[in-house]
Amino acid sequence: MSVHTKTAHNPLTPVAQKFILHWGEMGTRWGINRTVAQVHALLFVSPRPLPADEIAETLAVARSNVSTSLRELQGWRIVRVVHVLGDRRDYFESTKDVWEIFRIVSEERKRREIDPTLRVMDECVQELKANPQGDAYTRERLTDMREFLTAMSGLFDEAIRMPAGALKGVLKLRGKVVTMLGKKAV
Amino acid sequence: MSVHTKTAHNPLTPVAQKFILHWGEMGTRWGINRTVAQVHALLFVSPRPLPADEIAETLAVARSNVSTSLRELQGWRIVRVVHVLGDRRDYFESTKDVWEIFRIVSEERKRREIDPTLRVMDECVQELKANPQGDAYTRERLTDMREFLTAMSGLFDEAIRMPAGALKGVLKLRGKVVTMLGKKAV
DNA sequence: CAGTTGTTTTGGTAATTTCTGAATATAGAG
DNA sequence: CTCTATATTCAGAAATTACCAAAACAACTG
Repeated sequence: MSVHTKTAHNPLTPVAQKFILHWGEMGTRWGINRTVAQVHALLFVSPRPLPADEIAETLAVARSNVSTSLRELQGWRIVRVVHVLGDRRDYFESTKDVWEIFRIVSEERKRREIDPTLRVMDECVQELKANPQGDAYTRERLTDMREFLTAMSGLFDEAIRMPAGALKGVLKLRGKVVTMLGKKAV
Repeated sequence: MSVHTKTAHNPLTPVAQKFILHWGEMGTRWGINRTVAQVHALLFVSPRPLPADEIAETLAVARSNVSTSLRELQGWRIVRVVHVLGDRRDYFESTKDVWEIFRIVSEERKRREIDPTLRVMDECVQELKANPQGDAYTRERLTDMREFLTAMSGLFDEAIRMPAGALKGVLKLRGKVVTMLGKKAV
């Protein structure tokens, strides 16, 4: 056995590579940094936690870049640090339950993006109410938009509060359920 | 009246400006070009269709930039061309129903991003099935992910097929409904 | 047809974002 | 306390994306 092989060198299988690359591209389309998405993808398919330097080597990116990406992923609460006996390094593992990942990321994006937008919409509508200088039409549109965002926001809150198992159930039930709801709703 | 004022010079109200700027920022966070989002926001709150040059002037961006943005918005089917009698220019108007906008954009993003991802996931799982070279774990994770995306995809399809009115109803019903569904589903 | 008006394309520039390598900080081991 | 392994920060390089102005193109008008 080699003496100092801390970094275990698992060169990606072709399939893992395919997934990780695609996931990275997908990230960029949704406003998520490519490396961040790749690191997440790697941890997601990895059967064991990985240390940062192994991630850097596997993905062929700078160590510092991995550090930043891991920090971001921890901020989203879908990656966390674990430790291995006899190793001082931090190891990282991803949440493995896809429904849970979805739930958490949705919550986080709502908090970071939808909620502030809602606040701006509120301010806009308030200001238009205060001095209605002829732009009744704009006010109407912004009110609509605020109502919409409020509804979406509420829906998210509900979904977020559900345990992941229930969310999974709801989504798998769809088919009849959504149709039925649709009919009821009209 | 001035003789040659084709471009009517409606300098934005402070509120409209606030909304448009915020909408632009929001766009960038979701992988949408800032100008594209701004043009959309402007058309959304405008009580009448606007010609490209007026948009360019109002937003203080290059005419060509507006042209490109309008093209993209038309590709998303939330902006279309209309004509005004006695004016050769194209005028543009946005879909005004927020629920409809959401429905259409969701559909389009699903088609462009979720569906191709689903295809990749399928390929990955197939390839892993074909030669199971020890990465049973990865296969498990990717199968999970595929299942998840399939469920989401199906849900979207359902939602997309609903008339906007029904979608609106469903989302406003939430509260009790989602909770109830949650209980049923567990 | 020649002149106008409006749209699209193109090539280059500017701005932003991402990424790196070096420097710095932190913490355990001896 | 010093030495070493590890982690983070940061300034600038590299890459990407957005943007503009000008040119080419297209369509209408008189």
